[in-house]
Amino acid sequence: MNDHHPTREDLRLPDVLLALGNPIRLAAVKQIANGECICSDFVSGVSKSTMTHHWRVLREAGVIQQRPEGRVIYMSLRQDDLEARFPGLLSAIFNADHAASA
Amino acid sequence: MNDHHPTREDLRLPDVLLALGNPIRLAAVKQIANGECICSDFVSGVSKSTMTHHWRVLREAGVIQQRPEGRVIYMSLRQDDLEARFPGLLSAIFNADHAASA
DNA sequence: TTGATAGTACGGATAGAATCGTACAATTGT
DNA sequence: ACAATTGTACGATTCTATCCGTACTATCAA
Repeated sequence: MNDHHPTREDLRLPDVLLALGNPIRLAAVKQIANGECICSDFVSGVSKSTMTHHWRVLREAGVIQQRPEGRVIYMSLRQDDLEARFPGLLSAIFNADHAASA
Repeated sequence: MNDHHPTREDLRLPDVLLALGNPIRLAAVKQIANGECICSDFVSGVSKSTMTHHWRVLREAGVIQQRPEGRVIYMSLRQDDLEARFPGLLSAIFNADHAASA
């Protein structure tokens, strides 16, 4: 596994927004925000290899952290780093009104 | 001019994040947030026709409003609509720490 | 009416994103 | 040792984004 994670100082707002600007990745991040999980916990409708791609985008943008353990990879939100660099961003995204967002 | 603007209810978070997840568009939106302006107020380094493309992406995501007047187009942020649907999102984005974001 | 200005529309080039299937690697259980 | 599980890596395909130049429209000013 390619395990490059950017440092907190290297987080870039456009990269983070771009990473979250995809419905599959946004849903994945919301699920991770509800508690650490492994890849296969997330049901997306796309193939395993496609999800590997999305996990990489999220990791390289600094949104999630991947921690391999045995044969699974635990994923968690980099909440502290994101909050430090972009205060209020995550909560705004998670609190967004979805009544009309189909 | 194609002047389609989505209604408030039709705003979609992934579309908004995707629109803002581009350095040129993010910079443009920041400038518009400092006060209504016209296309040519924004200096980006890309051509006029490329900026037309970026304005369209922002308009269709519901981030900005375009109001033609004479031969110019005034652009403003759809702050109320965005705040209603995604409370705190814009301020989080505008308050982001840029100390280390090159 | 002629020319300058502000911007769009369109076609095309290039680059990047999303997706899949197959093949592979590492770990775990039998 | 073998098979099952969990995920990555790679190559191919398709779709979308970014970007440009050129041509065009509409407005305004002389």
